[in-house]
Amino acid sequence: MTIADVARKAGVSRATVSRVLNGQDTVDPVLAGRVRQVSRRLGYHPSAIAQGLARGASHTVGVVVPDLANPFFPEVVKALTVAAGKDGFSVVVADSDEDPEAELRLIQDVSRRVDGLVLCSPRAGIADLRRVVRKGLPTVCTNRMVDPPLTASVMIDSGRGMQAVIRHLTELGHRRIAYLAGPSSSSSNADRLGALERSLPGAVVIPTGSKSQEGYASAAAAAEAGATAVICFNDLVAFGALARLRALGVAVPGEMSVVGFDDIPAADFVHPALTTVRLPKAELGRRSWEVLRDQLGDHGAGASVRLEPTLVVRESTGKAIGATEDAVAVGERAGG
Amino acid sequence: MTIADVARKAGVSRATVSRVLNGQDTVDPVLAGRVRQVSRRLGYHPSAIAQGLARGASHTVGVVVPDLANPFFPEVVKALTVAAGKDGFSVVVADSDEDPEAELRLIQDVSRRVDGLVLCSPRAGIADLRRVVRKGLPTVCTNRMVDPPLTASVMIDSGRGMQAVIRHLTELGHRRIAYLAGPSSSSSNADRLGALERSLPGAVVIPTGSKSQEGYASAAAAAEAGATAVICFNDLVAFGALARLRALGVAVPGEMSVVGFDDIPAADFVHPALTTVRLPKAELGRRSWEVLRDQLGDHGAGASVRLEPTLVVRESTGKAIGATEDAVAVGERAGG
DNA sequence: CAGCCCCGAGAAACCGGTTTCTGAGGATGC
DNA sequence: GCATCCTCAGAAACCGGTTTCTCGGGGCTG
Repeated sequence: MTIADVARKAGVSRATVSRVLNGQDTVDPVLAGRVRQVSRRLGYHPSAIAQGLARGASHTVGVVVPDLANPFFPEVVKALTVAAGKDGFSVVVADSDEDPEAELRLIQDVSRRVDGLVLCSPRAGIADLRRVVRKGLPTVCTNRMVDPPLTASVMIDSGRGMQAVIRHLTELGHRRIAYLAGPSSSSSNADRLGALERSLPGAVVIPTGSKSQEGYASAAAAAEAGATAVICFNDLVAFGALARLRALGVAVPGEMSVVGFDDIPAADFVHPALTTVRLPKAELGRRSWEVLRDQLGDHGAGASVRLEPTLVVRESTGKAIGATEDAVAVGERAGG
Repeated sequence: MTIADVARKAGVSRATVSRVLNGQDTVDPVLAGRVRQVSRRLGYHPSAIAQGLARGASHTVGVVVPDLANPFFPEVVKALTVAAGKDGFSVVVADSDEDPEAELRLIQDVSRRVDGLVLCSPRAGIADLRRVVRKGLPTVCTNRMVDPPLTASVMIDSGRGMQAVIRHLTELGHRRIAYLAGPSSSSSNADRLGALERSLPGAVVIPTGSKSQEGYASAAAAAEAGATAVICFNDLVAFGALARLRALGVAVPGEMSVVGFDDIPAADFVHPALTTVRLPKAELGRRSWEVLRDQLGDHGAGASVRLEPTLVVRESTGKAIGATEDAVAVGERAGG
């Protein structure tokens, strides 16, 4: 079922069929009607592949994520596909499973078949990324700075989020705070770690990861270190920590406060409901598309967008155990 | 940067470049070496679009899901992309946002650019699907029966899952059970409803939906109806129900048992940990790919695969309030 | 040494569209 | 009435690859 079949049955040339179906008005209405009728009767749909080749644009963009099973990313991807879909673009999704090597391979592979690329929180090193990102292929990178104009970027200011968390915990009188750190390949993790070490040089850093299981494994170490509050790389890790603390008989927030990052939907339903830093996931996806689309059009360098997170206080944080009213009051003054 | 550039610089024909890069051994090693070197130096990567057109296969498959924000689907999609990726296929993802109309449009659109299609729990009516699914395009449909050979299918036997839940609750002495029903467009919901009505004609059915918010809204009605156990369409709905019950001061599982479907990762971390029916999500994705790939090869009709769910008992279910030991004993005998 | 076969590489056709180029025919102007 | 312009549709080139076809040359056989 090709354009040639339609042309033959309608008794016109392929060029005419193409013109009619692309809405050009330079065709005799009689012929146009015949073409439309024949093409409908035959159930003809032009091949996007062939159109892509002829037009030099596939109307497809790629997005590479570290882990679709982490609820953060599907929300970003969803917003992105919906926004792109409205502009007539399809999205191919690739999951690197947190593996930097695989990520590089996927980027190269996907690059061959798309008009543009979104790298979501890439795990590969900057040097590798620079080597692999095709010069001339519009690209936006989220949550990791690669020098413009190689890629545009849409960032969430993780450091600010961490500062808000620290202020919140300090106001509650916490003095000994642990951080269950994310993957070392994560740039967001580096940002959070940087902000933590600047604001709170004495914090206990425990290498953990990005999954609940890893949070479960690390939570005990946080308790043993004498921390009264534990900040988790993300909500998934926080869930694991909550489960472990419950298993250990440590009351949250009575004996230990717990904070996450992301604000995935389930954060509001665990018990105690999780205090967390809400990252604007849908906006991240939407803005990424907008920035990419702008590059697609004018082939300019693309903007750098910065999004703000917000602290959502729920039930998993409370006054530090043993904190005096004085200390809390001081904390509150300092925070205000 | 096209194959012609490489050919010119290497002093050979385009055909030879193509042969070398596709690993044909009929080329003089000297020429082959030169071609490889030039193509590497120029950073040449063949256009997948052009290859797709020439070979008549894009090595891309589409997957349409109702809602990527529901953790069930990303897990399926992830397993599918990984499995497909191993066979050199890319996956384009489309999210219909639970809207049957949008779903139909997406199917048509995606169909134009892929070699095969996976419809995940489609929400559109059978008649519409039949109209829109391109005859001859390899297609597999999950969790909804469309007559073969129009599409192959990979199903999870939701009815069996529901039976297991009912047996479990009955053994615990529950006699008055409510079901927070999912979207009426969901075939899984219909299966569960059917099994429920066959096994337990007196059950209270409360139209709800697929999201936590909707579970939150409906849970009160379940309590008011005097149910001692509530079965939720999925875990998200169950989370909402748990939150509402807590807000109402109804103890779970003391006064009310709650069961979900899916076993999303967070189900193990809410409190009380959710008893739920585990659906093999990753296997669903993997098997979907395998069935699709088989069709891609031999253009046969494609198999029908049926997967089994398993009941995972955690903390959100317990003995019915007011259940006598006798009743429980009877239930246990009946269930055994 | 003639005839045959096989090997390997370039020429050309092809995939299914879009777009430029070309030319026939009608309308207009003088 | 003839030259000119304009409109519209078909022919052909093109997108960037792959694959078939073709043909020259070397090695083998008789």
